[in-house]
Amino acid sequence: MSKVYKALADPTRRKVLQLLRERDMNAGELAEHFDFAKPTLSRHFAVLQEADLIQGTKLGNQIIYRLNVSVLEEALLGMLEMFKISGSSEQAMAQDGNGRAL
Amino acid sequence: MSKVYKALADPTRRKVLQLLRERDMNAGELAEHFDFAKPTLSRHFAVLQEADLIQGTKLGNQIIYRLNVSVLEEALLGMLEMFKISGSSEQAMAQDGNGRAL
DNA sequence: TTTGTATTTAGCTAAATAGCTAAACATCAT
DNA sequence: ATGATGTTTAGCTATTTAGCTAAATACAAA
Repeated sequence: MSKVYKALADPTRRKVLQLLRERDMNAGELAEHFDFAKPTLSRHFAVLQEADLIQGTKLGNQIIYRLNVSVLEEALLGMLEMFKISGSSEQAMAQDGNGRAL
Repeated sequence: MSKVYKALADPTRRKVLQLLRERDMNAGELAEHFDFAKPTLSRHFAVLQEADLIQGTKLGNQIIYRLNVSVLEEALLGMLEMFKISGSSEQAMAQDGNGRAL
């Protein structure tokens, strides 16, 4: 699961996720949004796939990448949980005098 | 701001944040929770400080570390925003047929 | 002022990372 | 079969990172 955090630590990969949030795209389309060489981006896609954040499907000539929304969601909400920050729960967050959740 | 993501990518540093969520601690106390050499941890504290996630205050002999709750909160909620995942907003998330937020 | 305690800085090594180019692979079109 | 297109793999380099030990710094206590 730590792979997810590592994957999210890179700005290029975060941008890839943002792009895929809007619609599925193939590697080439994604690459158009960056100034890096194709193999560099290919590696980024692989990292995201290893973290299960995206999923690639071969379609003829190309590979369509799709965002794995649930995994991303769970990762981020899990992070909120980990630090006991409100976010996922409806009830107002109880706090002590130092701004810490109880 | 990307320093925050990098800082969060390391499991040791995440554990430090979790420990500090409960109470302020000095470097030595924190170090007791890990098997690494002191200088290694000192470096981790520095990374967290550079990301403004924690703040160290010299108190006589020692340095008391304190979690910067607001920065951590904003970082995580900002991440949810970035990917347009519910979390911070009250209204239920609208979704299309593919599980994507609209 | 000397000794002890807490922490960091300096300097090293090994491993991981992000970038590149060139080459390979797979599929489509001719 | 040949060539064109889309994508990855192989292999390289430079940078960053996490770990270590030893030494330096800062303060407290005696």
